[in-house]
Amino acid sequence: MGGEVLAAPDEVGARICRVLPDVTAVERAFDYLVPDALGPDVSVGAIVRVVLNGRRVRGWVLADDVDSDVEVSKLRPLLSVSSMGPPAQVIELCELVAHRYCGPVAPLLRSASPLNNVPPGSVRRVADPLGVGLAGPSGLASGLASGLTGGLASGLAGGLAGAANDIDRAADALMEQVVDRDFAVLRWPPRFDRRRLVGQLLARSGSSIVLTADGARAAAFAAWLRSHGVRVALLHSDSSRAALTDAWRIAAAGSCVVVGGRMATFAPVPDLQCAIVLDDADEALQEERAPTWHARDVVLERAESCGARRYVISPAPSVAVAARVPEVVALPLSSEASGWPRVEVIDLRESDPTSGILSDQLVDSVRRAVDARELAVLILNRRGGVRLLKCASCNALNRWDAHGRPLWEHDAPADIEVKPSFCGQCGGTKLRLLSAGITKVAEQLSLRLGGVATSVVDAAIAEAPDVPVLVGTEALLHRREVRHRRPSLVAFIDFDAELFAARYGANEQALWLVVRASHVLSGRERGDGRVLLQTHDPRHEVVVACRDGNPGLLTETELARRQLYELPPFAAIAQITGDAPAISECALQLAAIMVTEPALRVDRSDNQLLVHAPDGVFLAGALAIATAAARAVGKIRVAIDPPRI
DNA sequence: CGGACAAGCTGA
DNA sequence: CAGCTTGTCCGG
Repeated sequence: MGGEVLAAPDEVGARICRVLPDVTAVERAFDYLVPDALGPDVSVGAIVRVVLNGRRVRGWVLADDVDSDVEVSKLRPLLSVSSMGPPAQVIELCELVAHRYCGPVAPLLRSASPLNNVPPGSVRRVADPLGVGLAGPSGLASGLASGLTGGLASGLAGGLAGAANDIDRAADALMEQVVDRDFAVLRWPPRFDRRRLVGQLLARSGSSIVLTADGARAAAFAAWLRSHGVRVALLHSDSSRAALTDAWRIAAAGSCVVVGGRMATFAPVPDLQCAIVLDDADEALQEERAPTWHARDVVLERAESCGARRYVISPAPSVAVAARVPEVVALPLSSEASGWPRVEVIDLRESDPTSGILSDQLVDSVRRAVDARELAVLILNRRGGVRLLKCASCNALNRWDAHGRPLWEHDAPADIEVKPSFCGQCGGTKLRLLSAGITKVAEQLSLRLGGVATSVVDAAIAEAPDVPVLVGTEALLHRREVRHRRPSLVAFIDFDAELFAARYGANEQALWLVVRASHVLSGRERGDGRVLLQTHDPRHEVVVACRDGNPGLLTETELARRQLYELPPFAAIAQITGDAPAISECALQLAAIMVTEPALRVDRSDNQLLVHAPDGVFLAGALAIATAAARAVGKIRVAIDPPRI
């Protein structure tokens, strides 16, 4: 502040930068002197070492050439520049996201930074090899074919040049509808190869980010692009540190395609021209820890702010994203339907009440799959209060309720919170958690199939055994072994549990389960694999949408419902949990804000606040004030738009 | 987070 | 009152 005029001669020109230490609970930036020797390496985003309160810590340069409130004589110099970090635009993005989701910046900066140090100046901007690869102004297909030169020529050009079949032609038709738009949402059925569609929408010069929560599919898509000579940075948390660091360097050099999960959002590409979000309804795109940012929203915002094109491609785009466009671009209905798996609906109201949770029809289908030596996968999500603990030594099942009360000790006090730690039968201390539902299903099924090997797979089991029938939660659909074996049948035992789950996104997530199932099914044609839904409500719109391969049915009604009940995306919701004093303080602060801002609504239930606001920006503003005061009193955690409320 | 320092408790 | 634990504050 006026430093140029008042500063003593020796202070003139002292370069000061602002550093956020990578230390949990220090959510403040501090000013440091930039020594001349480090000058060339210091820029916004650089990862530096500094002395903080006597300790040497890592930190990010958040701002350079700042005027400090602190006397220059009290400032300490940077010790060193240890690595390149996120570029300035990404730093800015991280700060915006931290504010919007009301959480610390450091976790975001961490996922935006290379895992191993990348020496400053060691990444050279790439001129434009990918740009050549995917180049060609607007006449895409021809541009792709003719624009390719050098080592890239054979690859993507040959693969993408001419439409070889119906699916290719469908992809091209869809692509042509959106190629001139800077933002479009496309519905593309789950059993149609979408690589061509995605490939054609990638930027023809500069970099693209392709976001997908599914690690296996991300790796496969990356491999496909590489095989066509495209520079690819695979930024997925499944990869090793070294691989992630390499990918980071490739991204930082620009002119590439970044493929990955949440962390791809903050890829250090300096020349973003296109962002494509695949399967945006996948819950894994939202971070569970604070700040609970949603990668789809953040990457779209990033792309928009730098003028890059934005596409969302999914078999069933979320209503959150559908609400943002005038129309969701899709194939003609019959064509779209042919890209969905065969979905058989079993009406449980008509099934024999004595046959329990497994209808005769389902058992028959499983038997047929087993007879044909194909894998059948049965999905039952564990929900509800009672769980089972299976003793590792005697196999006895120990029950306990939602309060952790062992059910074999009926006189135990009701408020006991400790899980039973030993077996009620043999006293063994190794207890494995099982879902009551899954175990029962496996037992019943094995019995009714006349002893066919049926295996329960849960998180405790490292690798699913090679048996004809697997029973487990939806996590089974993500397992490598299961995908590798390509089941011909995926059955949802209790689809009603998904349809009527206590969360506002239940419809969307139930539909998404069927999409996931179709991703693991064998074959490529509609008739090849089958999905079975057992339900008491066969007319439910989600069931109908799945059966008819017409997810568009759901979008309009779901949008109307969300609007009516003021749910996201028509409102922003924050769930605030924490200790009692902090929650009370937060409630007080919010009440004060509500006096002038009646659009804010707060519901309190014991140690939780639910804050409703018309939009995310508004909510963030209110929360910034309220949580600052609350954090002075105690600990709180804020979740923005939590899936369960 | 982790060090510094202050206030509170204990034992001889 | 030394010697220890526990709590609060703060960092450039």
